[in-house]
Amino acid sequence: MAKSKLPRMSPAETEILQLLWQLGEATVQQTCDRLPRRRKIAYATVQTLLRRLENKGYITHRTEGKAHVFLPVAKREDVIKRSVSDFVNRLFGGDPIPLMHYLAEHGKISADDIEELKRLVGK
Amino acid sequence: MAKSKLPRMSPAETEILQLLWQLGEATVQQTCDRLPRRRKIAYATVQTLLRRLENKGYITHRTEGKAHVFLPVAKREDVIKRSVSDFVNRLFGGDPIPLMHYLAEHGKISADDIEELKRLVGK
DNA sequence: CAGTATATCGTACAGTTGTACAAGATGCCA
DNA sequence: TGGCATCTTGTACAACTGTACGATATACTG
Repeated sequence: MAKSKLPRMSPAETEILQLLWQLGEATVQQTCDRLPRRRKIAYATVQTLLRRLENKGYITHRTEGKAHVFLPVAKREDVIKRSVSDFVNRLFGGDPIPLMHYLAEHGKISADDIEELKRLVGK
Repeated sequence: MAKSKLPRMSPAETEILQLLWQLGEATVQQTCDRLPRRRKIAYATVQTLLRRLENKGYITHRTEGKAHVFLPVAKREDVIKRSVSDFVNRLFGGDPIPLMHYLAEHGKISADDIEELKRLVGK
């Protein structure tokens, strides 16, 4: 089955989809509840974002009672691939090393984490 | 001197600013020339992007002959901090580890690179 | 100096994004 | 069954983005 090219996802939409991946599935309400406290955003807005994500083909929903339960349909791995690659291209001209460096220096990364990376690379 | 909060920068603008950092300074033409071959984008568009970057306070220019020579004024480190942190928040809920994993697995990272990271973290 | 190539400036414009209200539908409790 | 609490749907709308044309200004070249 072809990973048919999904239309671009906006930052706010990305944020919501990321929550959905974390929750597995969720209603509008549940999604709102999991938003970081900082992020003050109206119920109706989350709803719009979910609606758009569905139109774009990233998620779907089933109806349960009177509410919709949304769930991801796009593969996380695929979306991450596209997003990261796009991000690295724009901000680092395509070279991921500086990003790794930045993360290592400011990203609360432990030595153990690095060991784990070594294992991944070695493979 | 306060790093006064610059207005958000769009992806396309980010791309251009990244080029400017790479070149040090550049005219519209030179910027166009350094765009990846894939990225087909009109001279006038690059010009608009530079104009907007300047209005937003990320770059400035001096006039040389009849052309403008643009140069960054925002600190690369600061912009990267904001962008990366924003990106990680949206796509990974704030946890940078999965991003590192992804890069290690798909980012053409060598074992040597990892050693370098270890050094950075160890510090 | 006149023409040509090259720049900038002003402007445009459709599509996307972020944000959200109002109205109508629906399920549940007393 | 009537009403309250919830939901969804339709719609809105200003700001931002990506993209770019046309007019005008400016420097070099013969």
